[in-house]
Amino acid sequence: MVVSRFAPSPTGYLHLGNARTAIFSYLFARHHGGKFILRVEDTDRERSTKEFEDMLLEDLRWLGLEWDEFYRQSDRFDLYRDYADKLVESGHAYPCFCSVEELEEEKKRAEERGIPYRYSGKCRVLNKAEVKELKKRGKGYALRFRVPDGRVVVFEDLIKGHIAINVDDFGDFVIVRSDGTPTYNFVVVVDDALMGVTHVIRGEDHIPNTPKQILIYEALGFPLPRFAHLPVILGEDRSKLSKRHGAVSVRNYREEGYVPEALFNYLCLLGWSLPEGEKEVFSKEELVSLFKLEDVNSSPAVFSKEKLRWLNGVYIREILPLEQLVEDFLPFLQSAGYSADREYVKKVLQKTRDSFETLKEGVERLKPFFAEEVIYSEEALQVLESESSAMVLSTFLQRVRDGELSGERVKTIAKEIQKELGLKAKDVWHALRASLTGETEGVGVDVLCDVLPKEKVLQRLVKAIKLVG
RNA sequence: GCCCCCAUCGUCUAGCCCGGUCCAGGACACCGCCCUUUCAAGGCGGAGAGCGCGGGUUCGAAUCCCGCUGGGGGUGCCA
Repeated sequence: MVVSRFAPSPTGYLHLGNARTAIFSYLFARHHGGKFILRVEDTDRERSTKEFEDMLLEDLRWLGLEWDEFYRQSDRFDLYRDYADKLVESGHAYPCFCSVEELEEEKKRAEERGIPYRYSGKCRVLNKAEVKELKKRGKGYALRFRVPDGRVVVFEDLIKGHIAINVDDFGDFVIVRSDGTPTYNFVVVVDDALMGVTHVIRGEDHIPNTPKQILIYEALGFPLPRFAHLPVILGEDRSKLSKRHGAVSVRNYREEGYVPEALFNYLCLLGWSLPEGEKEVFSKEELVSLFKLEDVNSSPAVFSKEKLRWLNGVYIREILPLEQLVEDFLPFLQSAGYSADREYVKKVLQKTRDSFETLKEGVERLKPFFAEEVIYSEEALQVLESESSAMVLSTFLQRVRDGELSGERVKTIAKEIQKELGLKAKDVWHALRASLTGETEGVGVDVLCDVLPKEKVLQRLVKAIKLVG
């Protein structure tokens, strides 16, 4: 069975790049009817927090990712200790008594001489007696993995292809810190092996780590998984997408009014496409059945907020079921300070969903449907003060007073007024819009009248007439 | 510095493995027109890459080979 995983560290909000990695890993597992594991990598006790972990899970759920198993590395420290002991016993790892200061000194010297730094291996040659003595003196120590000399580790990456790295490029690396906590390169192997992960799908920034991990797999006698390294996501300036590019977390986009289905879909478009390359709008179900690692591009992609925005618009106007759109929209309406019952919102959105691209923008545009009072803009006031406006409004008010109010009827009346007063259609509509919305642009007046309660329409007309009369 | 990865319209990409059907297809953004009560949305059309550069191989290369350049990533007792 195929088993893949997503292994984030809870040190911040879910980053778009990580979200995409999670999505690809998820799609891969689902496509093969396999298992998808979520594993929180919090071995760095300094930087990991429970708050970030909670938000991470929430964002992942919001995106629509469900996992079959959940693990937290800080719950598994005892387990890692056992495997670390094994490595020491088999001679694959050894205690290193060098202090952080000493190592920094080593590093600085290497830099000064312009030679690439790698750990000197000072403690590598300590004999048993020396180790015992140092331990007895209570000297703290880390555990380092003994990297064999001159070995070239080769693996076939599912996305990048053939990769060969000479392990001489790095020195013996730490697998257990002097405070007893294990490090990433070590636990990732123990966990992936024990959890039966068959496909390690992650960002390409992990390529340099892969040979280290392969060495550990071998030392522990674990079978190797397949590796698939995804290209990174870039910002407009073609450097790795980061905070300085603006909004880069899933949370940011959620708060700006993007719907999860659109973000999910868009993230997939960054580095993946069908061989035909034409279709771009996919449901999650389609993605599950169509996604193949072999169709993942090996070159990095620049994140385009513009295109995400467009796709979000597609979901809002034509893909999401109306009920769900209402559900998604309600919180935005509320936090903007408006209250309206669900049925009303549903009626509004049914007629206006094709006119905005984010939920936040929708609230802004749909204000006339929800606001208690109309606030006139500078431009709207000008329109109201134009010579025909007062006449248009009072005539309209008279005609509309009795009977049902509907978009159709408003259109008919507008046409009558236009003829009778010898005006252009524009003049009539502009006056109506200014009085009913307080703006010179935005939602259609007929659409507004179709849904807005009649007494509010009348009320707004009266207010405008008073103002100009 | 050293190691690794990448390179098709401004951007996301198709095509590359199996060379000709590609004077390179689609999408976003852009421009124009149409629709129209405004702004959007929508419809139609347009401009935009000769495939990073230089060598090969071949009757023929975006597609195969080599070199270069450029960009990105890594180089932690972070993940």
